[in-house]
Amino acid sequence: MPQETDILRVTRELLIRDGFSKLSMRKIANELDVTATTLYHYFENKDDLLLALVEDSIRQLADALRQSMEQEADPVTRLGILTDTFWKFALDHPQEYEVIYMVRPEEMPKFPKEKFQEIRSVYEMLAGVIQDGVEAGLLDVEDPLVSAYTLWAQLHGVVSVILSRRLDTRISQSQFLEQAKDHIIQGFITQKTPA
Amino acid sequence: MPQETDILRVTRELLIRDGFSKLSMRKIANELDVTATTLYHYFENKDDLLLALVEDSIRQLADALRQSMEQEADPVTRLGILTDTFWKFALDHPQEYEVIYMVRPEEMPKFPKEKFQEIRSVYEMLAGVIQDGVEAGLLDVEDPLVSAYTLWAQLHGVVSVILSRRLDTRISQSQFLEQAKDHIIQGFITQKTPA
DNA sequence: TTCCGTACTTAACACTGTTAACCATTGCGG
DNA sequence: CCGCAATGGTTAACAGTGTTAAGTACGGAA
Repeated sequence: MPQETDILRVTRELLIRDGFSKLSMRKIANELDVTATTLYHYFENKDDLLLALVEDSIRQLADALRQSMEQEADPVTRLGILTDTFWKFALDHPQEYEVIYMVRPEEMPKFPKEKFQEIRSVYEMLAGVIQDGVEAGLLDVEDPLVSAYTLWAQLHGVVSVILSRRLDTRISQSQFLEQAKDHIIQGFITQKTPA
Repeated sequence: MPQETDILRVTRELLIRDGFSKLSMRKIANELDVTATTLYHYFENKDDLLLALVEDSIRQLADALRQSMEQEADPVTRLGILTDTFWKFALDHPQEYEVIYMVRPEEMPKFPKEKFQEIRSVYEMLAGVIQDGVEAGLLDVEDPLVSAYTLWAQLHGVVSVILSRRLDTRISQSQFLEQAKDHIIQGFITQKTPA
């Protein structure tokens, strides 16, 4: 008698072991010594199951980011910590991260808005850090929430290039990450020459 | 009697019209009034066909970027032009752009290295612009080629967030793009206070 | 004319997601 | 204790997928 959590766990294992394109309802069921039909008593369809997994991954990433914010630090340092945490999570759990962006746009309308609450709260946390930096005169941004989104996009872009194996073999991953972090954070820092 | 180019054209049309998950060899063949088996005389398998499409998309994006560099301008302005061109291409031809990152990592080893020549030359063009900026004292980067990759990653990240519909409904796309452009370019500009 | 490649087809294999219909066990109200 | 409904699973099937082995029809060269 499998639970929803068992199904999700096995699905994630198979995803990590064999990759997305090899994943099938029958294989998940097999792993649980159960018929594929049984899975449909727990999830409406395959998309529904995958979206539950996306949710779970988002929650994990959100937890990691929130936890990294527990220590005290100035806003600029905090941006560095957030960046490191984000990338560490993505690269340590590639399949769990990828699952977040796995769902193709065409299937997105099905995704219920309220499930985005979790990720939205993370954006607001980022915006808070940026806002702090602005008030301290360290950062220069127009709208902290918008900047939180651009920050996330920039962080995701870097991860995406690595995970999709687009990084030139002449370039070391660590150098790439270091330099990207410098550029990204630099982009938020006040440019004005102190009077 | 279809040509390779006909197959690619129809595939792209179907991709744009019905999306990736609905694409099948039989449907492509149908559109050409031909059997699915026929396609296998032109391409080894479905992946092979899709990779040919990726190549084609990359070439188009590369052409657009190269063309945008024909006009004279200072390096910082050029970065802005490149950014605009990149985003315009991606958002005007979403399926053509998406196809570039559509291929899942697990299938990447199959991708022949020499096919990356095209995209590698684009990276070198970006690096050239950055190098010019460094020599003019406008930009501050450690290694221009690495920075070219971080630039691309960030540009892609922004596109990716929009195309995967992850942008908050409270935020306008144009404001997001403007602010992202500011941050990204700012990240490359010399920070040192002029003496 | 015969032969050879080219372009294409038919038929099939082993899969996929999904559903309708059905069985067995459990716990609960009367 | 009996019947009944819910729970958790099953079998069998449908329609669709990528892919391949084998075969056909045709056009041009020896």
